[in-house]
Amino acid sequence: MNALLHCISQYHPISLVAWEALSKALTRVELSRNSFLVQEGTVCNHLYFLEQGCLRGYYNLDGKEITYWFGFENNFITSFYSFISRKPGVENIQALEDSTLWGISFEALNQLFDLHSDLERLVRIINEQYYIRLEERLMGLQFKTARERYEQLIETSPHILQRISLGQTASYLGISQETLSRIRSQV
Amino acid sequence: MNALLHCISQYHPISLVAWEALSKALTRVELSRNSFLVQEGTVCNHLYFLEQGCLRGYYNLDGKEITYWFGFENNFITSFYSFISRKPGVENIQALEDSTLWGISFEALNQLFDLHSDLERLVRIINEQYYIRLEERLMGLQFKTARERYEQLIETSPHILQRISLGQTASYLGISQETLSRIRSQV
DNA sequence: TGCCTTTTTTGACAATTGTCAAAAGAAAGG
DNA sequence: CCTTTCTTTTGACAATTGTCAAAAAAGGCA
Repeated sequence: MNALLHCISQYHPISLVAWEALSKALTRVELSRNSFLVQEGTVCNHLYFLEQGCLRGYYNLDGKEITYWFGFENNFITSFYSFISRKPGVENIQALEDSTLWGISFEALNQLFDLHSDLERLVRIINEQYYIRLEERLMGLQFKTARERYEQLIETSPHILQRISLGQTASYLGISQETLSRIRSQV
Repeated sequence: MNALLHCISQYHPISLVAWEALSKALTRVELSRNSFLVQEGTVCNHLYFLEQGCLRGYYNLDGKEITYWFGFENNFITSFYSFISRKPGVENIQALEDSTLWGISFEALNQLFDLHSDLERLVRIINEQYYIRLEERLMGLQFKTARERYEQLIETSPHILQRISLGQTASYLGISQETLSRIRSQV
């Protein structure tokens, strides 16, 4: 759990009591490669911190799996739509490598918010940072060609290229696998 | 300010004292058509609530203006990246109609957070809802054709089609104006 | 009304990208 | 080591979309 504490403190330091209460509410989750953390059609009741490993979020569209994010070490993971709205989501979250996570339930988290306002502040701040990231992602998709998206990925997220298969990277970029393969061979 | 109070209460009701403190911190802003609320290269120091009117956020890419969101009545508006990170942003926010907003400064808002934790909770919840919206937007861009994007816009945001010009709508969808014009004539 | 400006439409063409199918290559497991 | 499975590459072709240029339509204003 040290990784989590360290990660938290980079966003917003919390009091010792808040940390103790939080760590008591956490459950360790081990996930083996290819198994699922969340499946579509269910309500995702937990927020996770990914300590070790790598995950992807995807949904099905016309029979195709569209990967729309990857999670790596020190990322917070959940099916945000489902976790926040308390409704079944369309999203699947799958481990791409054997992974270790820490999870907290929606109820436990909200109880902690009532007791420790610094924890709620922490989460607000993390939310804001994740919002900004998503916005940048959107800007990178909206009006760029396949090649520009790939070059941008090299700059901003080279770790994806190292750890993720070509097909899933292509899906993440919103282009076909064949096109990405061709672009890669031409650079 | 009734519109703001009503809007807030749909996300998370706040105490009367919190509302009184908040309303004291608000400044009314009138913006005439085509004028700017935020310009690129500056730090956006305020969060706004749009009471009346219509705005767009855009950035410049290779000499083109890329519109990436529209704001309408009862939306919260700011240059999120800049407001949150306290750094100059690339974003311009421009009024598309004469508009009325209520603004609060970053400092004032954070002081209120310290005094009224229910206000911070409100903002956390609003952030979460805006995050979900953005995620849906991303999913709609990532792997859809121009026609699918347009049809999706008809379903989810028909008000955009009524109030926004074709060229700006096309930009928002990430397609050229000519293509959107052709799609529209073929449906 | 008439003029000017802005927005939208249309045409022709080129460039980009997707799709389908098959081959080549790499990884996993007995 | 060989077999099986999964991933990546390549080719051919079609469909989609962008770009440039010009015309048409709509809107604003004196």
